[in-house]
Amino acid sequence: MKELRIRSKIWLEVDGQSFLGDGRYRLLSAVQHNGSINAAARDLGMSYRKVWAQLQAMEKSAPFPILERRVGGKGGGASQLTDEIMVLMEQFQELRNQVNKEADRCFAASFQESKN
Amino acid sequence: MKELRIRSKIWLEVDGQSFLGDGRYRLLSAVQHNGSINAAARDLGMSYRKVWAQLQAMEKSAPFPILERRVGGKGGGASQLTDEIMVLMEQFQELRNQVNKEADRCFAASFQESKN
DNA sequence: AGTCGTTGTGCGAAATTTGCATAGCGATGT
DNA sequence: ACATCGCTATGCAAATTTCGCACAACGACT
Repeated sequence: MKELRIRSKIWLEVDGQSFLGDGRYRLLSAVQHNGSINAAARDLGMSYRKVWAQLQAMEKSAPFPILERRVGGKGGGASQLTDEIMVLMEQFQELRNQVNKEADRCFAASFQESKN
Repeated sequence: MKELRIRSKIWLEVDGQSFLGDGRYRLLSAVQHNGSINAAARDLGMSYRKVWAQLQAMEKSAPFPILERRVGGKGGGASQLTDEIMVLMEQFQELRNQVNKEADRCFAASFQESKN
């Protein structure tokens, strides 16, 4: 058996449909870091269209606002995350790390219990 | 905050590419239970083409044979799982349950730490 | 030899994804 | 007062991917 590894992921659902997972986490981080959806898209090497669509889908099922957008004005506009989503992102990141760690631990127990 | 739930999944990778996850697990189970790829596809409500393609992709990256196929003959043919993959599926299922349980536990700790 | 239901596959249709192109916006500077 | 600038938002056609129908090959059993 060569190079067998475990991977894990978690995501949060609202009313049974995906709300916050790894991909959206990256998107939101990029928006937070770059100050606008447009800059985030460039930073991620994705089209604005695509990033916008994903954020749109996210907000549609969100139980609270995700982004504060400003159209026009200085710099043409801007977007930033709401406090609520930033808090949730923090919790999400911690959960992900914990679950990931547990996955690695269980995998090691199952597959390397007999050390050579 | 309404109806926020955690979901988790795990999968096994060989040389960095997905090898066994939830979807393929279901496919393999259906093959095992139905005795042929064709019957499995019907059972799952999927087209034979699609099931076949996924199993094909799986075997391409597999470190050992997955299916024993028989073309022609009694009943037109048949397929069954190898012992190796059945052992791995067993381990996979256990891992999935353990990780899932841990995810639920961590989630509860993070989001319901203050019981009302 | 004929039958039967399976594995395996070519290929066009259908669905989805993608990004270009463009409209509308408004705080700021002139 | 109004021109500017870069951002948000979106229509739409092209590109890509997914999908499944249709059919060939196969071989144990009758």
